[in-house]
Order: sequence, then structure tokens, then C-alpha cells
Amino acid sequence: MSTRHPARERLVGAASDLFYRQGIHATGIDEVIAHAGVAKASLYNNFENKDDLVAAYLRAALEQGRSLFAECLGEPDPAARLRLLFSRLLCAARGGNFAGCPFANAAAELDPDNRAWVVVREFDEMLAEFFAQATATPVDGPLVRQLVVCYIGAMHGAKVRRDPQVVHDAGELALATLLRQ
Amino acid sequence: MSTRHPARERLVGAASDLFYRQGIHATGIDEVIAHAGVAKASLYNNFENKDDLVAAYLRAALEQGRSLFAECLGEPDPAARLRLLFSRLLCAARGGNFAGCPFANAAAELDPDNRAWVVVREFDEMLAEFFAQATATPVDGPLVRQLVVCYIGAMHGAKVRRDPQVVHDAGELALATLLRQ
DNA sequence: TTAATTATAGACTGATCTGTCTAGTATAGG
DNA sequence: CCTATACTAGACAGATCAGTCTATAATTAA
Repeated sequence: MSTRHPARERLVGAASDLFYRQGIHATGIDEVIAHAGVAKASLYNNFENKDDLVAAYLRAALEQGRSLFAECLGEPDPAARLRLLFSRLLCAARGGNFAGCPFANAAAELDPDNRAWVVVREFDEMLAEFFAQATATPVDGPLVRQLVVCYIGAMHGAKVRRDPQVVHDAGELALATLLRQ
Repeated sequence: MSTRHPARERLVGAASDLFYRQGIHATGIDEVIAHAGVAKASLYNNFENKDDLVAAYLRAALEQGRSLFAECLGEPDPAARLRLLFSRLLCAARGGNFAGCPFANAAAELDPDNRAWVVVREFDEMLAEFFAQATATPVDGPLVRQLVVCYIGAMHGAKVRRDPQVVHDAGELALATLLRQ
């Protein structure tokens, strides 16, 4: 079984593109399988239903975030970690495919009892955990919550306004908050 | 014509409830008219289509925000204005019907060429204008953008996490940012 | 080679959604 | 009273959606 699940991987890839850019409700199953070059039965052999595919899409985004955070934690001091995080966000916001935070978008259009919501909360916890480790402060402290506010606000601001200057200012705000501590 | 448009008003009211709590795509026309106690033809006599009703819903929310901002601007100094704004947000976040920022939610599930997006951008401009007037700083300055980040991040944080403590911490962050100027 | 698995294309079902249409009712001004 | 306007109830059309099914082809391992 060399290429055990090429269909599943292509499905998650296509779903990630389309769900992120167009929204989840606005993207139909047929569009996903056409974009993935896969038969409809292959989708339902690999996923229970559409919500399951949505959860897989969010889990893939979660893993991307996890590796980004791990890379940032490789920096020597808290300020450098925050600087790297926000510079990465700035690069993403400059790109043409930026559509905000995939978890915030999913949270906006999925009702809270959806299975995919647990991934949204997982990302929120992961984000707080990252800021706690990055700044060596307790995960339930005010600094962590304020840095989360900076990051989330930066992503939304960069989405609504065309100007990615918001990300830069939010990064400065995060740094000032860290130093004020 | 005493009660010129009771149907229109009830439609906007029902749409505001349902679109805000359940999402726009997740709420059908039939549910809106049932909740409003109105016939379907009355909807299409008062609105061109569903997107037009969505825009009316967002415009109603915009007016609510406008009156809130006006009330906050009645406070004597910048710090008091920010304190009132975030204390109002804290009250809303404590309520059971809180579902985040209606404009952020709409921006998440509507594609950018939708007519309702102009209302989203109007709210963004109104928010920046409010912070500029509240702090007596230029509307395109970094302080205004950072306060917008605080406010938007607070609303999203209060939505995802159950704890409205995020709003409190975001308010403190906004005040510290103001005083650091 | 053979058998099992997994892929494919696409028809099909049943539900749901937006929007239109018909027909009848209430109301208010002249 | 009469007419124009707004309302009501609900059937209906057309499109789209998620999900199932059949039949067939390709792959893989024994």
C-alpha cells in the first residue's frame, strides 16, 4: 500500500481550498470532488458525511498552525517568538488567498453543536498554550488572553480591510503588551 | 397610513434574531416568515431577495452600533469612553444570546462580492471613526487600528470561549494602549 | 491467474431552498 | 360605497443540496 489514501488526501486538499476561500455552506460536495478529481463514492468511503470532511479540513489547518507555533517556539526569547508569529501572519495577509482565520470563519457559519466546533475550541486552546509557552506565563493569565485578542483581531482586521498594516500594528501591540507585563 | 410597514419591521426583527443566532445560510426564508408571522409574498413585496433582507439586517445592526458609539462619545474623556464601550460589550457577552460580531459572522459566510459586504465595510469604517473621535487621534493612525483589534478580538474571544473574562482583559489592553499613546 | 479491494462515472432519491404565482381577505381614503 | 393597496395562505416551479446506489474499471496481493 504505497499510495494508500491519495483520494482522501486530495479530498482534504480540495476541501481546504474551497471551504476556506468560499465558505463551508457555500461549497457543495460536487464542487469538492470535481476540484479533487475524485468520484463521489470515494468521498463517502473516506468520510462519514460532509461534516466529517469539514472536521478533517479544520484538523489539517490545526496541524499547520501547530507546526507554525512549534517553529516560533524555536526562537530564543519571547519577543522574537511573537515577532516571528506576526511576521508570518503578515506574509499570509499579503498573499492573495488570505481569507481570515479558518476557525473563526467556521465558527461563524456552523452551529455550536456541530462536531467541527470541537476543532475550533482545540485551536483556541492551542493558541493559548502557545502564548503561555512563548511568554513563560500561566495559560489562564491575562497576558495570554490579551495576546490571543491581538492575534485574532489581527486576522479579522486583515480580512475586512485590504490593508495588512493592521497586522503590523497588532504585532506592535502584542510586543508592547508583553514588555509591559 | 399609521402602521405603514409592520410587516417589514417584523421581518427585519425576525431576520435579525435568526440570522444572528443561526447564521445566514443556515436560516431559510420560510423560517424567517414563520418567525415574523408574515406571508411569503409580504417578504418579496418589501425586499428584492434574500440578500436584500440580509443587508437590511446588517443595516439595523449598524444603527444599533451607531447609537452605542454615540452614547460612548457622551463620556467626558477617552478612557471613560473606552470603559463604557467594553462594559457594554461585557454585558452583551454575559447574555445568553451573544453570538459574536454580526458583521464578522456575515463576512465569514458571504462572498466578498455580495451586496451585504458593503455594510460590513461600513461598520469597519464606523468603528475606526468612533475610536478616532473617542481618542482624538487621526483615523488612519496606529492607535485606532490597535483599538479596533482589541474590540474585534474581544468579541471573537467571548464567542469561542465561554468565559467573558476575555472582554475584560481586552478592555484593559485597550486602556493601556490608550494611555501609552 | 485470481480474488479482494478501491477506484471510477454518473444516475437517482428525497429533501430543502429561493422565488413566483394565484386567489382570496382586510383595510383605509375619497 | 368603492377602489387601490397591502396583506394572507399556500401551491408551485426550478434549482441545488447531501447522500445512496449500480455497474464498471483499475489496482494489488496471494
